[in-house]
Amino acid sequence: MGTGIGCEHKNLMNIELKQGQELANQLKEQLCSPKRSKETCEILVATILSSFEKSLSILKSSALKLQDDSMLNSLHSSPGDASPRSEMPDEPRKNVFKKRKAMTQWSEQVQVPFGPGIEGPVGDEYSWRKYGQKNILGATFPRAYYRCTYRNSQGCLATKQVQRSDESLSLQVIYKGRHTCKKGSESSAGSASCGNQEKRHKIQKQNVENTINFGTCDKTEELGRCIQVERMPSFSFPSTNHFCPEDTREYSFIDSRYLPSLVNQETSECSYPSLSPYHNMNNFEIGQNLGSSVSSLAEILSTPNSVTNSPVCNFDLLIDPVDFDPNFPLDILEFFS
DNA sequence: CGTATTTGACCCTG
DNA sequence: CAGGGTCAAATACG
Repeated sequence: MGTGIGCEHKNLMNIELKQGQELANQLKEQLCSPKRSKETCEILVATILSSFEKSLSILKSSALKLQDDSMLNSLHSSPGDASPRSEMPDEPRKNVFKKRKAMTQWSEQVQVPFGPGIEGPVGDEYSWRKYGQKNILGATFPRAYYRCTYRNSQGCLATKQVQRSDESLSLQVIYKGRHTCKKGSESSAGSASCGNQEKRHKIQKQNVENTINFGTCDKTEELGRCIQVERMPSFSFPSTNHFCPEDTREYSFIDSRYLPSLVNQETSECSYPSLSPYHNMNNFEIGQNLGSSVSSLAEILSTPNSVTNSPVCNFDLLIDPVDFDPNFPLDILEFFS
């Protein structure tokens, strides 16, 4: 199973690093150019940082994959039985927690667009309902808990956690469990609450507002950080199913970031730009538009919402939703060879 | 009025 | 016992 992983990560690393290198060269040219623009430089810097950040994430996830490969195998061979206790159907809550433990088995790291006006991961066509929020130790921002809107009507057990990163203005989304609900246009069967598009749009809209409030600037102290920023074009990996055969997958969507906005906001409240042209695109479409080559600077600058990052790629990363460890073992650098 | 969100309490895990 | 995940009553919203 793991033989192709290294290759995929290696390719990803190469792409990211080459992109970073090329962008750095472009930045250098900009700096030497008499008609350089500060905005261009800022965008380049942000994009370069993005490449490095993704590279580091790939590195880490690769290492974790290697570390936990044996554990994964054991999980695959003996599904269930995650919680030896609470087998008795005493109380409903016990079953809930049994599921909780069983679900934290898989993760996938994906770049997601996040920012003003974006409802968490773009292309997340599912409807989510917030069921909790917790302050996490050591985290500036609370973590929000969502479950599938159709949990009751269709028994879909998919959940996700959304948390903003303290430093990089990034958004981390962890998906747990796989959707078993019928979504989108095919949702007519058996769903009591998702019959028409209009209603689902309402739900999505509310999810948008909720995510924004949670993630950015519902508190005044955050206003200064969230205004005058603009969503960084990003990409995401399609959440294909072929590498996660179980229902207990956990996806970790890590990192998207903002760029300094080119638009000044006069007001003290978050005034978000309109949804991007690819608001209606799913992740895969975004990725497909990328191609495998590095985006040119001209394209980046001419299309603020264009995707500037890596080509789409499926990789079954096993990564915990934790910050990158600076002491991460670098023997994995053999990937670069 | 139905549905979604908020939020404090509860429960499980390490 | 602390921290994290979930529940469920209260509240908000359309």
